[in-house]
Amino acid sequence: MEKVGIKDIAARAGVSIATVSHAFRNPGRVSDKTRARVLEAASELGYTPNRQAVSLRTARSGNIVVIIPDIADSYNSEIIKGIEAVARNRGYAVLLGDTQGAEEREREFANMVQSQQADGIILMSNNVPFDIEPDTPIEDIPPIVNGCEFAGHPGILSVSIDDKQGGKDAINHLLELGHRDIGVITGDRNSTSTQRRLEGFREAMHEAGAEPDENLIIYGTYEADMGEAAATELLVRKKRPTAIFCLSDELALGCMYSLRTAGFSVPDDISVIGFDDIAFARYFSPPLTTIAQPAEAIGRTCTELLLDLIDGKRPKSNRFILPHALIVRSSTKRIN
Amino acid sequence: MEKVGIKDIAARAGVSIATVSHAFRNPGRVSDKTRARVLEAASELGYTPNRQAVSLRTARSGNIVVIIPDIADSYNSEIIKGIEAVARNRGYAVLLGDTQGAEEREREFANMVQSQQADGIILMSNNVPFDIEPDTPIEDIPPIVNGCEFAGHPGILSVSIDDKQGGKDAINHLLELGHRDIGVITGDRNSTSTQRRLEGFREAMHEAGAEPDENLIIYGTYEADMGEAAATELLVRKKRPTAIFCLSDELALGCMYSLRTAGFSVPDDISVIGFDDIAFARYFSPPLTTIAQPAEAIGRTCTELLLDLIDGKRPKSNRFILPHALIVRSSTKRIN
DNA sequence: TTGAAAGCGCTAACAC
DNA sequence: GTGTTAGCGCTTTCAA
Repeated sequence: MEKVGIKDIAARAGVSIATVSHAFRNPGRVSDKTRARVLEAASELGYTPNRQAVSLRTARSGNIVVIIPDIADSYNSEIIKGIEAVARNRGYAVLLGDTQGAEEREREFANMVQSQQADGIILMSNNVPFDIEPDTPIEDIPPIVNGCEFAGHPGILSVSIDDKQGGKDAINHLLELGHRDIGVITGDRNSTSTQRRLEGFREAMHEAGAEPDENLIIYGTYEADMGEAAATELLVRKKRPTAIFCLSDELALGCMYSLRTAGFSVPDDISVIGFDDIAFARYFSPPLTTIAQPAEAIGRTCTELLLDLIDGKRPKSNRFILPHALIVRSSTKRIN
Repeated sequence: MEKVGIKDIAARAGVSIATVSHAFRNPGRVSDKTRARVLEAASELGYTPNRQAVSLRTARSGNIVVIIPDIADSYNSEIIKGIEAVARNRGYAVLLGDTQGAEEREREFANMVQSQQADGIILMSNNVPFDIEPDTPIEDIPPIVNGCEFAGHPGILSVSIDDKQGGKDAINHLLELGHRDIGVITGDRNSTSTQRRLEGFREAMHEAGAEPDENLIIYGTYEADMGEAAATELLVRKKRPTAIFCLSDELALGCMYSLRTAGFSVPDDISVIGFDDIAFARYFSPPLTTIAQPAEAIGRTCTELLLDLIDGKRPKSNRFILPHALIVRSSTKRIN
């Protein structure tokens, strides 16, 4: 396994290094015969181009970095799958940027594009990890696309579902089942997805002439243990909810666990509706009614957009909304 | 955001580029005054070293690639978290290699070290993604460590739990509860972890004077939908198992879903025990009895080992066994 | 303590 | 169609 370089194969094939390079990158500029000879020499010698050298020369790393709060989150990991698939497909590798919510790490990862370690960023979080003003011209922003959240700068592409409408759909489902006292367990209150879904909740309630009870909203994070804790809190409220809207399926999982532990039956005593439709949702007990997000498609779209951006192609629109859907399973029930 | 390089800051600080470089990498070789001046110039200009250039020059990419069958698998994603944490901590970035089980992609990703895109590999799969003979000397193998599985070459470091003992512990628990007719749902039959756990199953049965019923073993994959299908298969066997050993928690989730759907109660009618102890296991209904693997620690250990290997430090031993534990929750019960 | 200079392995004008 | 050559931005002898 000695390192064989372009010049070794040039020597072997009896051509110049420029010809070798062309044989690989500009097949047209080289005669078929020479090309064949070069390719043969390359395979005989077991040649693999040195990416660092190529990158340095072309000023393209061939990497993108995905900045994500927690890769172990079921919903996130499905998105990453989508990202990985199209990245590989288009010849890019993906660098993992698990931040565990730390802003400092977000910046660290974002810095990879400045250091040429990555050509662009997929950001699954709601704040811009570098310093820009709202009026910073787009050309001064590195290629970046925002998934599921909105980092605030209008020039940054984003792809997500219509979270507000998703929230409305969830609440309308509950409303139709006769529920009026609805509890909500949210994600991070700074998260734009949480804010939008909450807007949807309030709007749907108002439209139905029901007053949203702010006292029944528990602010937290999207994780299961938060759902567990929040459900307990909800249970001690004077006005006990007959249904709980969990802003993520993980939250719903923890929530249902708490409810069960406290002796309540879902959905007989309390209905629970989730958000995301992670792969496990259908296996929950009871199978979870939820708002499905097209996680993998979101990942794919983010990546297509980002790679286009890197290639200098800006889409006409900055906002991409993918369809969501209400999936009715067995965790919600008409009130008796 | 013009690209500012070493020479810009050299000019600004009134020194040579060599001095600038030294100021960063060999602080000792430069006077404090010059160093301060260089650092100041660098920060004024917003300098970030170009990683491609550094890598090319030093022949170190600062990346490792983790080759994993499916990043969306709960167990895997916890491992990755561990990997990510120590990699970042030691100044490395992690490249994601989700293979979806395709051997071709495994090789593609493994090739990243040959192209200098990565300095080493963490392999969470049971076959070596490049051509080596069993007697290929260690020096000819790129830095690689095997997590949870064994790729076969004796020179490759591996870290895992004692899967066989884990299997025995699970079965002994069931045996103690009085179960004799035990079904098993496995992962991929080529997976070494599955093979070992199965060995443990057989050995524990024999030791207890119970005959393992090969007819009650369903070979599959570690995923939830496999558990769903396999449980149904088990239910139609003439001799119906009173307990099912699922070789992963995802399998157990799908399995319990099937059982429930078919009208069985877990654990009253049938006991179920899993393997992994993923974060969700305690929220299952019923909470899952399982064999806990220290996923994050496995990830961390793999990475420490790999980075040491890259630094030229080979450990004395090639096999690292981390502790597992039986976690008894509510999905298993004494037979009546 | 500092600087000059030679590359790392490759690409891409440009000339032949 | 093929070869010469000048770097990409940095590190690192080696000399001053």
